[in-house]
Amino acid sequence: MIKVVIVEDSNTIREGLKLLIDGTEGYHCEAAYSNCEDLLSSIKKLDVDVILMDIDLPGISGIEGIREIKKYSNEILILILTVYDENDLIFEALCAGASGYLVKKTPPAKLLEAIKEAYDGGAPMTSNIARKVVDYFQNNKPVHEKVESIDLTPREKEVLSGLVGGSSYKAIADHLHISVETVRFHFRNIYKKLHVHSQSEAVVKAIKEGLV
Amino acid sequence: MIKVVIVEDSNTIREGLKLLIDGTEGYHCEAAYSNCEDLLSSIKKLDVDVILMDIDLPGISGIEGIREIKKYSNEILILILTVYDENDLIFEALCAGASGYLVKKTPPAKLLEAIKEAYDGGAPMTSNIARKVVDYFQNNKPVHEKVESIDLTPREKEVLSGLVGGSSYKAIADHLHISVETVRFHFRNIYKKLHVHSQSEAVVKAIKEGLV
DNA sequence: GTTTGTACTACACAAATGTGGTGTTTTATT
DNA sequence: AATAAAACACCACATTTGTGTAGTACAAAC
Repeated sequence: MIKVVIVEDSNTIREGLKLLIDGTEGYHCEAAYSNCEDLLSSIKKLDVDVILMDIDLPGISGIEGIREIKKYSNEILILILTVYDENDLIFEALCAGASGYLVKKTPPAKLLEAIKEAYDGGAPMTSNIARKVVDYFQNNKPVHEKVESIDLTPREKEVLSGLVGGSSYKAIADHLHISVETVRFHFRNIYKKLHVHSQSEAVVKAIKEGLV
Repeated sequence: MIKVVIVEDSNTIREGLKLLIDGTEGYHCEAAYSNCEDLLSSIKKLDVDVILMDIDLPGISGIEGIREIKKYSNEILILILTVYDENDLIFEALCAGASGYLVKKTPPAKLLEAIKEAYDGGAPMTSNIARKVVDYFQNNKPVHEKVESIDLTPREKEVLSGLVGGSSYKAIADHLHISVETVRFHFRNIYKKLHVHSQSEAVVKAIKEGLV
């Protein structure tokens, strides 16, 4: 029997998770809180294996919450549950002591599986997040000064520059005398290379990495 | 009778413009070229009042073209016709000697009006572009070191930061515990204040101006 | 001389975005 | 208490974007 505690400010999601966990053989939800403070003030009374925790919380943030929990006990496992994969938080959370990082849209079955994985010593996370973690360590290799290079083709650099220059796909297409479809095609490939999924992310990355 | 010459690489648009001009009382299209080189090599034979010129041209750019034309004659008026308002080019073009700056989606009637305006000594441009020109001069005032301030409310800065952080509207809404609609509302206002019309532009501006 | 990499185009569909409305609730400031 | 500014929310509609799938053309590399 895996003893779970939930910290999540959305009533709907919190109750949903509780129902899911209590309704599943081998799992039990010991408690559910809408914020970290409540959890921390009663943590000594709890017998818990895994804490499912939201990152965006009113009051003490999930990150800070992790630190406090870990201060109290290193045995308790913490799984971060968040809506989207917000870059910086992933590492902060993992550094603070989280054992896994899941997105909220994770289907129920996968979620239960992840709890079990963590309980069994694993570090469940979505492939998307895993990728970021890998990237992170790759980018922090002490030996190589910089990974230097996201390998964009000349054409890809051109369209990306257009975007950073504030142009729409249509404007870029026009500027380069190619069709909008082709611009879309290039961005599809650029997004894959940069591991992003929106213009904003691409622009930020392009600027930060000096790709333009 | 206003004598017009067109330089535009899109056959469709070039022909369309020619038809419009020749089909209107008081206007005549003396010639139409698909690039600057052709225009320049035959400019001495032309009797022209106004040149409608695209900026994005194969070979010699529209900007360079303007300089060459002006070298030959200061009498000839040049109106830039471009698809979208590409920031930097506006100033280059105006500095090079353009008398006006129009977007291609300008309706026919307005376009003819603009040609007349230029002919009569005006500097027709869309309000959008006029705004940028004004901004430009404001930002280059020698006295004030920096205009310092696009006046965003605290909340607006928060949502903008989210965007620069790579979040989608939904993620931002979730993070701030507000609805997506509200995020959209804020961006509407932010866009107005920054004079932009897309995420990319907003991100670039936010970073460049240090708004985040 | 076939494979590979780059550039290009097209069709389709869901989702997100940009923009115009309207209207309510807070929070300051006078 | 009254007004203004900021924040919030919802509707609606046209575009744009993000992504999958599928195929053509050409030049360099094997």
